[in-house]
Amino acid sequence: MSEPTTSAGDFIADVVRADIESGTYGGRVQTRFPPEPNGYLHIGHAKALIADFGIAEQFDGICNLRFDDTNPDAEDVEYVDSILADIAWLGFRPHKVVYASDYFEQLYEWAESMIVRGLAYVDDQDAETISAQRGGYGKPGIESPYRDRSVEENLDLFRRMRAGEYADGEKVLRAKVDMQSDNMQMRDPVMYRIRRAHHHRTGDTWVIYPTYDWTHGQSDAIEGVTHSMCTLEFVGHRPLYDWFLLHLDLPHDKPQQLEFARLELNNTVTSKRKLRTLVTDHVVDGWDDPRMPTLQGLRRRGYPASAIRAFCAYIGVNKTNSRHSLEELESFVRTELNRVAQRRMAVLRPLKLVLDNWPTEDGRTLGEARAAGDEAVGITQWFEIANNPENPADGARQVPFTGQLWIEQDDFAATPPPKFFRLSPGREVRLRGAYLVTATDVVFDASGAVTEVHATYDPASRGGNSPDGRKVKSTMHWVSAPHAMAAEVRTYDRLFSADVPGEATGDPFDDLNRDSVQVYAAQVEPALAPGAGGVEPGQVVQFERIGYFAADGVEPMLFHRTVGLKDEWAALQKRVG
RNA sequence: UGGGGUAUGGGGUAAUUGGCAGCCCGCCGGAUUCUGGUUCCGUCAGUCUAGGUUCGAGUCCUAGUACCCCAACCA
Repeated sequence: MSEPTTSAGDFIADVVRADIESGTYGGRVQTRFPPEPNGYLHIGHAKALIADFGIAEQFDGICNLRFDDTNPDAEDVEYVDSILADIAWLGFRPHKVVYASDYFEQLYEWAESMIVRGLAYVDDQDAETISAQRGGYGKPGIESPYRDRSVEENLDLFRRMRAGEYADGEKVLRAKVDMQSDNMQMRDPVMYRIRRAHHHRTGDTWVIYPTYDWTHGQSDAIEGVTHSMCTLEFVGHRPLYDWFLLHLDLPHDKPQQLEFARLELNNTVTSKRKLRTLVTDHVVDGWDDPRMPTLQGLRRRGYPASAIRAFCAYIGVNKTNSRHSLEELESFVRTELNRVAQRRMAVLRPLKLVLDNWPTEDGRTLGEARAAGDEAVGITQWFEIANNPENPADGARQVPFTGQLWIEQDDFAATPPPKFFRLSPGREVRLRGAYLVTATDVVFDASGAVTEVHATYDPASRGGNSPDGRKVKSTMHWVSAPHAMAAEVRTYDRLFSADVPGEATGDPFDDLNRDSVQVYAAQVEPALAPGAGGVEPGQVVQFERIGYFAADGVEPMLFHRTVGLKDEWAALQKRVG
């Protein structure tokens, strides 16, 4: 199900196909994925990954991973490492891993050549002045008084910038384009700024750093990229991308920039700044918190990489700004997990079920033994239960069963509401893979809450079916109380309550859902015990009738709910109110 | 205020480039089921608006409307 490629109809594939047919780039296809190592990759990057690696794959081309590390202030190896790991996890293999900083020297030489051609100049004004002179939408810009310095003076000044003769911010190198342009990007953009900061790769070698605009297209050209995909907010930069490349002697054919729409997800923020705030304000436990839309968060949550890829392939690469709901993503997660996740039984909110007619070792019934004050649980029987009905190859496991069981509180009602199929006094249900049982008695505490349910089992229904073919309306999961293991199970709700966080007030954090984690003291079957036969950290299993859960901690046992199962009963109750 | 981008059911995405508007998610209904899961069947519902060209328009033309992006020494 996980086609890594983009859909056949997408517009980028159309362009690439046309270029191949016309012989542009000699039939070659090369792309690149260019993250800035200043944060963790998130679900939005997965779409770009699909576009970049997918197109290369689809047309037998190559795709480099290029770290766009031109701003030492924000960048760090921590991010480089996480990005590398995330891309590998998603299953993409870069042709080469490169860094924009590898090209600093070449970029510098090209900058000098721009000066020599009279297409760049050193400006002594500060950022504020330059910004003011840029003009506004519909208002022309003002040319810098330093715009017409001689080539010699510019060259001298620029070399002294590199040599570290000026303070941070004292001078910049600007492209001499057009201060009258309707496109603000063309109003003499900055190519180099002076910044004394330690760069995670080049260290303190440089005090001047190239800007994005002066780096990106040139890096593409150096590597031989043919199709350079980016998001829609860069459309305005394309004329500048082309302008720079037009004035340089390139080692390869001129690459072309193609823009597609960013992925937007409801109830989620994806800007690195906002994600960082969630981490620094301790709203979440870290970049890999299971509620985070980061790839690390989604992985920890139990989202399979294949589901993320399938989701991205499904939404397609296009130019239409569109929002997707979490439900859509989740439906891909369910589809994938339904296929691969082994089934286990776990009770999130345990309620004791006692089978009064269950035999004990000494030949009495459990009811008799308990009446006599014994703590008996009765004999143990083992049942073989399929690991995944969707996939017989996964085999079966042995699950212990006794006369004292944990069932889900929601699976019993002393006075059943309409359409309630589960256990209630006098009603018979099936305990999955074991026996048919009928509730006989209910024990309440002082507050009127149910603390224990008594039932009798039908010995003839061993395995779950009665010889007389009686039907029951419900099959319920269970865990043998004496064999059960305690585990912490966490379920998650969306991090933001509004579809578009911040839409109403302008501040996404106003829509923060402060109650996005629920913790359960669950009882789980022994087959979930870590180690031999049990689950490994990172493994995702289905707790039958509840949802998919990713094993995390081993000691104590900890599970994160990846996504719930569809729940028609809950939906029905919601409708009724 | 100038420039650029985008408009197809509730959400998303196709339409052999002018030829029966299809698919996915969702919703609703039904069948199957030892998971109220899965699976299967069915229902609902769409071309931003107004004109025009044409035998025929989602697609072409004209005018409008809505939303998004751009005035960092961020990317």
